[in-house]
Amino acid sequence: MEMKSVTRSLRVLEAVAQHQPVTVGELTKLFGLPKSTVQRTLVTLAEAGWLRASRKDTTRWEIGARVLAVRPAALQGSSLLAVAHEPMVRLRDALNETIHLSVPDVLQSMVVVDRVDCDHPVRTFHAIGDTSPLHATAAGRAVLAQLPASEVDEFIAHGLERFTDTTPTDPDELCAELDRIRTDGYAVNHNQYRPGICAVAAPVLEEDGTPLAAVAVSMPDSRFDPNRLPEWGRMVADAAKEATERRSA
Amino acid sequence: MEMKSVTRSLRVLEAVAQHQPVTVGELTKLFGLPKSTVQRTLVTLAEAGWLRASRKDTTRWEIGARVLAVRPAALQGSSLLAVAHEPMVRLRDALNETIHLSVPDVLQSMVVVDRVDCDHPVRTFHAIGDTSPLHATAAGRAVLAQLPASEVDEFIAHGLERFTDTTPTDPDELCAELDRIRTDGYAVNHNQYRPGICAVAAPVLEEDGTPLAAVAVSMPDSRFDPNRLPEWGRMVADAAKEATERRSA
DNA sequence: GGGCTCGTGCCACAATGTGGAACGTCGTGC
DNA sequence: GCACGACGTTCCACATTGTGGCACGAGCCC
Repeated sequence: MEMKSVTRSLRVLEAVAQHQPVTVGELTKLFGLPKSTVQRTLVTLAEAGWLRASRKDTTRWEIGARVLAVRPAALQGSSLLAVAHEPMVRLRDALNETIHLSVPDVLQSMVVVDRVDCDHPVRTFHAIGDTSPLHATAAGRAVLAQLPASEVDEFIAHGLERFTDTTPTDPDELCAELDRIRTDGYAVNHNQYRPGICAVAAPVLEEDGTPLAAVAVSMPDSRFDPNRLPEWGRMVADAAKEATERRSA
Repeated sequence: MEMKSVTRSLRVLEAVAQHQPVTVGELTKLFGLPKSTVQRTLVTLAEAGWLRASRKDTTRWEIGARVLAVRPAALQGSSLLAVAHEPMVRLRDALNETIHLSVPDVLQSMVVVDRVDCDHPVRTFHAIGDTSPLHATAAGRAVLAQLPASEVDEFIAHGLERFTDTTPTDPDELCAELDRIRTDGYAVNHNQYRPGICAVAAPVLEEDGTPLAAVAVSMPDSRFDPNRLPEWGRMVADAAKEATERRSA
């Protein structure tokens, strides 16, 4: 509730990132704020280098280069994106389903950081930057399963929100599933977050075993075949493992 | 000069990115600001998801995953970073020199977005996020050479700053060099920006021919061999071309 | 050419963020 | 074991800071 202008500026920054390139008017509608306020915010962010006027249309704003100075820190220095992309493309080619790479944020949510699309006319869609809860998705549970029990307990203590009627909201149920993930090497989400969406995921690990990210293949319910699950699980796990290995190379 | 708190918050964000994980005290020393102000800024940034308390030491702050949701337009769409990394690694392996990937920012500077290090005890160092002027570096001129003459003129009109005694500050001289780059396919920087640093670069292009980025190999003066220049130029150009092709695939 | 929309600049007002000072906690050394 | 110092955190009266209504100018469409 503090630093109103700062909070708002950051929201504007995120909005520009999603809609770029964007005009002052579009943002005023989006936020319901006075034009002059939005305008001042944009100019300030631009002066700081985080935003810039678009080259083609100077009344449109887009993200500036300054954010690039901050990105590597968020990715722990290593080029996670670069090393994970290749295995993700191969996985997409093999399965023809959309592949996502997500990183955990403060033990609360997963953030999508990279995506390789499939060419099905009907397919799942998560934008880069989208967040989802740890306990309700395959990627989230793939990460949770690699955390020490104390941190899992801490996360559970915050409560397990229900999203669909199959969301695991019981701590014991969740822990049992995490055990299964550790033995099988992959996590599964069957309509447990967004109805009609299924996913299979595996973790990318740091040298010390800390989960750094998760590779996930997600698809509409209609194309999810439980019989092929072990095979798909193995393939996703292989891709994640390859990313892990390329990272330390 | 406006939005003091916003400007300062962004500076703090950058400082955290550079020094993470960092404490309140370290930042107060760095900025010379009152503890309470820094503290409030950190909490605000954390509430917005841009910062988070370190998991290991909760009094230390680090960059949150949220920043990954904000990507510059240049990196939007197909992942430039991901497709360029592989060719860059091969180039590094072949030449054993540090490879950089940079993108142009608003026709003013190049920003380093990826790096593959070599293992020489003495080597060049540019951090991801670093900027350099377009006319004085190999990467910058590789990009300039692909721009329409009107935009080059516009850039030149802003003035060509001198950095060393070989920096091209004469417009005609620069344009002649751009011609050479177009015919040879690679740009060279021989102590024209930072004394003692040489580089060879080639552009990564968009479908319509707009320069999107540049791949550059940079090395200390002492390891720069003019005789091998055509060979190195061809290799760098090949790597850049491969990135261009993989991008559209 | 008049009316509309959109980006930009201005300025009086008060809501907002400021930073000094006090508090709590941990670790250290006497 | 106690006093001290270093550090992160909280509080609050003050005035500096950002706010947003308004007006201007440019481009566009009827």
